Amino acid sequence: MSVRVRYAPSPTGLQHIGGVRTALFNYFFARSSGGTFILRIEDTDRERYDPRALQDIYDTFDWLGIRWDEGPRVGGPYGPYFQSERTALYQKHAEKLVQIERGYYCFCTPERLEKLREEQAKRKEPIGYDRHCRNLSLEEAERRKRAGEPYVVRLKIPLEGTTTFHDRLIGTVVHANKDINPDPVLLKSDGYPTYHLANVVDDHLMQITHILRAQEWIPSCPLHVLIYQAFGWEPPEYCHLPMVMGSDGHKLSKRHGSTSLIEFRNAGYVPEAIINYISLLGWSYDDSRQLFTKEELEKLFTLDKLNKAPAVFDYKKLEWFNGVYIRERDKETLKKELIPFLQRDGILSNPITEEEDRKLTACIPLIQERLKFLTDASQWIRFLFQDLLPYPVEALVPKKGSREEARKTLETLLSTMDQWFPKDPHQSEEFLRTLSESLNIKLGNLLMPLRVAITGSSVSPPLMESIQILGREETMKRIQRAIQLLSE
RNA sequence: GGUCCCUUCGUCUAACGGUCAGGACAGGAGAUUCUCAUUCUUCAAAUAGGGGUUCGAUUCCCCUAGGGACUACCA
Repeated sequence: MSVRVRYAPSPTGLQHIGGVRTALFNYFFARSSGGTFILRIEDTDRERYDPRALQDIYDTFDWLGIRWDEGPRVGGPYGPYFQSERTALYQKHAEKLVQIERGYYCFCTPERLEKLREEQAKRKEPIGYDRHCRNLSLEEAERRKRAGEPYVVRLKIPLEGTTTFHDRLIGTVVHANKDINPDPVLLKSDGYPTYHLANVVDDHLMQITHILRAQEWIPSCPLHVLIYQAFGWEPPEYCHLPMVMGSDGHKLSKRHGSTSLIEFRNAGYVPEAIINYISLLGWSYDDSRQLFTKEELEKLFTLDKLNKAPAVFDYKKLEWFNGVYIRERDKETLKKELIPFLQRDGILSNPITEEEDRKLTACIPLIQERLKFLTDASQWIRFLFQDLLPYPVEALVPKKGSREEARKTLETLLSTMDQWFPKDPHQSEEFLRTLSESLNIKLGNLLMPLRVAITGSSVSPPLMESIQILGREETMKRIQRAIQLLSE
């Protein structure tokens, strides 16, 4: 039987990096085993439903270049792929459970349940439903139902015995039935199913063969198995993925840094880096390989190499991957990716002018290997597109040097400009090297005042190349301004 | 509290029961370099603790400790 796996997000918030990893593992597993990857939208929580979250799911996977074989936008033989469009199906199955006495109607009000919880908390008892309606006769239940009393359908968890499931990673897990959440709700009073029911019904109907999901689902797994058993269905193979944690060992959350995919995207990460890094969180290929493209992972991914310990998310390593993939970019692609960020920072106009485009093209080779994030570009090249921000005069003065010396250096540079300016960067550099020798100062100390005068910073892209892009006139103006500053 | 899961350098991880416990990121030192970055060389850094099983445990078993998840008419 060929592999069928699904990613089943709930459109209640932005796609979390942990969820994205679950999706990726499902996707790679499907691809590497010649199977089918399905996207199913679990929108049964109408209170928390957010249409923007649905759009975010699409945007996230479009950006990552992940396509699903069945699901929204592409359809498929097991649709609809929105659970909100399948409610009749769940209701039918819930009824069935009641009929075969594996489920029951419950008329307990939220108020009663709330009070129950309070009392249990006061008495320090385990919190849980007291199975108040479990033994209601079917006749009475039907009568109250017909009378219009709101109800839910609950699962009858066996009072004794154990429930066992097998996990590809963890092994065999046994739970005592008495420890399972007492009679969880399957069908809510609004007619929508809870996760447990919808998930099981859909996974069965959609013929899902493997469930790869986060380990936080382990505790509710026996409950799911019980539902399969109640229907007389065979559960799929489970594989609970290790969780993604923050540096403090807790579930990765906002206080650790970016967590939603869109944040990473806005912060200048490239999709290749995210995919590569995330894939190595709880999975490895061999003893040394770090770099993988999406296409390679589609071939190489295997469940056997999964790790079961939770993984701490390391932003530093992700940053390294990001730099690696930015450096690997071809210039034209990188330029296109940079433009929106530069526009956002007000460095380029929108749309970009021809002049700006020409300049930017010249900039790319100068900054490419210096970028850790796409957002870094602005700080590197702002001085080529805009007037200098004010900088402290002291920055013009090399360590252990005086203002006077710095001023003289700049004046010399200005007066010899004809000899070094229009030449190609290497010739310019050669000239300046000779000049520095004749002035008996280090090349660095000759260039430092120039660098600050031109770029407004002691850290910049290569100077000679930058000056060429800046142009003769502006270069002169900036040197003159620096001399003036030093004279004041 | 209860149930379940997890445990190799700071972090991600590798190691048919036999390796000087390997790689990567981060960190230190150096080289290259007009600054920064890149690149290169190099150093430091781990099997949670205790018992077994075995000729031999990172690896198998048990206990302890620590960490985490779950305990909703949310997923």
